[in-house]
Amino acid sequence: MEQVHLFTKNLKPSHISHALSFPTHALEAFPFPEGSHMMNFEAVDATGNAWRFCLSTRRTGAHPKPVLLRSSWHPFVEQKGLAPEDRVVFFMERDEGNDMIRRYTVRAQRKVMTLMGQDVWVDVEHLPLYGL
Amino acid sequence: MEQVHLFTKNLKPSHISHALSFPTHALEAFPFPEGSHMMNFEAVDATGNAWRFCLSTRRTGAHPKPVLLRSSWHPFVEQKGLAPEDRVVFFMERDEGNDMIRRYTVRAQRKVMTLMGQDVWVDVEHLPLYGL
DNA sequence: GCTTACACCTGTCGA
DNA sequence: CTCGACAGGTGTAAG
Repeated sequence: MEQVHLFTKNLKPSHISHALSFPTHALEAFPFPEGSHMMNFEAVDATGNAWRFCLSTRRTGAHPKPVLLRSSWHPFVEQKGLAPEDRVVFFMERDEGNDMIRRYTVRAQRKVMTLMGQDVWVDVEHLPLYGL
Repeated sequence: MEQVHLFTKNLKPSHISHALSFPTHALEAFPFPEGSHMMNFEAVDATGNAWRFCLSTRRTGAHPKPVLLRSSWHPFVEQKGLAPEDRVVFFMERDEGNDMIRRYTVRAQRKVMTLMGQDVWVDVEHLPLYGL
């Protein structure tokens, strides 16, 4: 099994309150139904839970400008307690030797400083106070 | 006499059962009484009958979002037998050379295919089976 | 049944 | 070229 990094997004205030803008290049990893501007996919988080996201693109104009619709994205933001300066990372898992996509995974991360003074990104589910 | 196209609206299911959302830009052609969020106007159909419509806008928020109230719009829908995929077109008739509005006209239309295979929009009053 | 809140869609601008 | 930000427009459903 091969894990392919799709993109990392540092969250801005607009991403917390509205839709998540999706990098255009990442569209390659999401096969759209013919003639459709919208698709659903599942992504598994650090605890093994699957989240269903709705990925939508513009139908007109030169740029697709994909987004995860707020209706599917915001529950994730809320449950993970995400805020500006946090980040999300999306991966695709493939079997070696063929192009079949096994599944997508998503990580919600926060930057913390170690005792050595180095910055490290940690899955929010693994933070000491998570869920309190 | 000059006929000015105000707008064409392709009818969705919500327009059949509820109010008709009115394009914001069309508000320019409908002078509202000072301080009012509502006005009545008459529009003449393809048979020469006049219909009285009540045009209402929001009083708060950034967008006026005008609608023809169901109470004035629905009788028109019923009498013309309108359904989703039909359309309505509103016009304003002005005298050349001045800004006086002579009257408004409205057309209820359905798309039909000709023997040549072309789509044409026809006033529903002119359809072969109208009124049966 | 009118009014409004909300989400989604699109055009545009600018970094 | 991409993407964040914003304004404006619309349908849907709740108030």
